[in-house]
Amino acid sequence: MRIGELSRRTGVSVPTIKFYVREGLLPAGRLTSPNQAAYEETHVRRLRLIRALIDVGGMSVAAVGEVIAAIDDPGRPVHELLGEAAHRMVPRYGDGSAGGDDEGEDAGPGSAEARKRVGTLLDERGWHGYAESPAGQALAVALTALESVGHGRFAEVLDVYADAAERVARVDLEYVAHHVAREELVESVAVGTALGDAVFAALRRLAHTDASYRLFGREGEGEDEGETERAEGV
Amino acid sequence: MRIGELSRRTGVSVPTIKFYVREGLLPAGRLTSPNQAAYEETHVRRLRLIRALIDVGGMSVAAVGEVIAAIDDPGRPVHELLGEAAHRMVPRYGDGSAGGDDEGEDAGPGSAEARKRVGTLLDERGWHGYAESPAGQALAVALTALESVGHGRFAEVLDVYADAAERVARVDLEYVAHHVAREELVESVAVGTALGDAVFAALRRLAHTDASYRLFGREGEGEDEGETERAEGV
DNA sequence: GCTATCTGATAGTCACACTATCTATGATGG
DNA sequence: CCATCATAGATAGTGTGACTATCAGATAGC
Repeated sequence: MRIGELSRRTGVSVPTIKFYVREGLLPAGRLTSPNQAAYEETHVRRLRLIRALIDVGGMSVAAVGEVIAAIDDPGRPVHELLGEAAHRMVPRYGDGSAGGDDEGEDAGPGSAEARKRVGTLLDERGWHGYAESPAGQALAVALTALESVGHGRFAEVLDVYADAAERVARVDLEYVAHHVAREELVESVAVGTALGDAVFAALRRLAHTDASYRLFGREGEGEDEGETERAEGV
Repeated sequence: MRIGELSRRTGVSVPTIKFYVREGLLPAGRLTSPNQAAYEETHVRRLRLIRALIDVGGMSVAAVGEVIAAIDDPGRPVHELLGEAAHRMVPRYGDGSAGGDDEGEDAGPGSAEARKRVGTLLDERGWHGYAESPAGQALAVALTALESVGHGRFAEVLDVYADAAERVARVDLEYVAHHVAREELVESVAVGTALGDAVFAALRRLAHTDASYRLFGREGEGEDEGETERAEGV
């Protein structure tokens, strides 16, 4: 197909497709003449992947580029590829120490306390991994941010989060193992990591709405209705 | 304290603090003379909240502004406030239908199938909420994206995600109910929603690393069959 | 032949999140 | 009470990211 059809099939504008080609996210079409190129189904698929990662996964074009490079890079052991994919997907975080006067000046991002908590968590759960990995650092940074806004005690419920994460990770991997061909593994992990976050975040909000209704729903009842309706679903 | 100290305490530059004041994220200092203003501990706290939401929660300045408006708005029923806070925090999503030729042109974002799945999920779980809420729509969009990249069967494992989300939401609310004064409720929900996502995402990646090691760790050890030759997505 | 579409390239736009600069003033220490 | 520094408030500028717009020339397909 030509670029116009590719654009129609995916909803991505022609200039944007060209932009992705320039950025290396999408392979160029096969030139059939100096100014005509043919695109295949693989381009449709790749383009959908790109849009999914950007729109739903909230990733930057550059981050998508790195993930795609990993996807296209052959001949690395599966487990390393998976690690790589997960690695690229760790979200943005600031300097984490939030500057200021009350942070120790030791190595690594996040407070010493948070980093220690991450270490013990990994130990206690027997998870194979390092506190210094990107994900571990991201966790330390998040915990540090919680401390800094006065919710250090949140760390107490961390185990529930870890349990939940473990369950989810288990089905993720089972899904991948059962439904996905080996060549598609990395792509699936990338998709699953990015979109899984979005899915879980949405579900968590839905569950919050429900839990908050059960816990606080009756309090405000009499005073102003009509509005509760709206806010609720939200 | 004056602005210089506020800056030092929080690690946020003076111009940036002024910028946040202009944007309405931070109340202005109390003027002690035409060109001097005094800032309090509340400003330190607020500034840390802002940075946490931006750096770790990945929120835009504008989104933080909306959350803060909700925090500062008094006299709404608790349960509505919680809904409101969660509302503002639903992450970005694109048009979701990814354009193209294979989407139904019915109402709402996401495919009809995905929206239906969200509806049945809410029903089955007896969650109080609507599929049309922002979170419900975000979920539908994410599921639609999964479909579009060929992972429609992912919806099969959605219940595990929902279970996990339910557990997490339960402790979230318990934490809030036990540790947080009523005036701080909304702030806590905002923080917990944004940072909780980050915490869970990081934990999920750590759990993935572990699970992937257990599942695939031994494979890549000595072999190289060149099977992974060419990644499929191209 | 005629018109729509295409490639490849350069340049431009727009939003966002800051930064920089400037003026007039006031604070502070010796 | 004077020199030096910090400040408020205002306006303008910067850098990045993600596209868009516009061109020139070259087909494609009727």
